[in-house]
Amino acid sequence: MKSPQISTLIVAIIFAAIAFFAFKAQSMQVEIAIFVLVTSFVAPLIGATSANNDSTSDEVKTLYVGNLPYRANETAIRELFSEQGQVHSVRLMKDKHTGKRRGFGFVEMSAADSDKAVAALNDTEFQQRTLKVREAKERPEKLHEDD
DNA sequence: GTTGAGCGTT
Repeated sequence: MKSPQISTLIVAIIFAAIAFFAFKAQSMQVEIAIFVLVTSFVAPLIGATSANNDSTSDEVKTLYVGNLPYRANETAIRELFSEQGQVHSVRLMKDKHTGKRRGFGFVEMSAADSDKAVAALNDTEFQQRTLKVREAKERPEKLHEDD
């Protein structure tokens, strides 16, 4: 994982070796072609999954947002918290049966930005309602699907 | 269509 390029190179060499015997080494150009094709196709795949260190590698903390107005949308909450930092995701909890909003949700932000967001948005007015922004509790562990 | 303390689903 630390060396996706080397992994790609190894895979390419293996494919080149297979191509070498498959084509009985009659054509070096074929072998080179396989090598180039493999490196061209595999490199982006590994790079897309491994080299994900762009700007999302920060610590993400989940914020509990309560006392939300029922008419509030996730977009408005996202934009509100986006003013304090990078918002990863916003999830307004809804009733499973009726599907109507329950008036609270969770916002995932970077750790530093989330702390600033809590201090900046807690007990503040949002659409004529006083928001309650707190650090969310840990989620319950994965429920055993079959047991 | 309603209500008002709270901590949750792929």
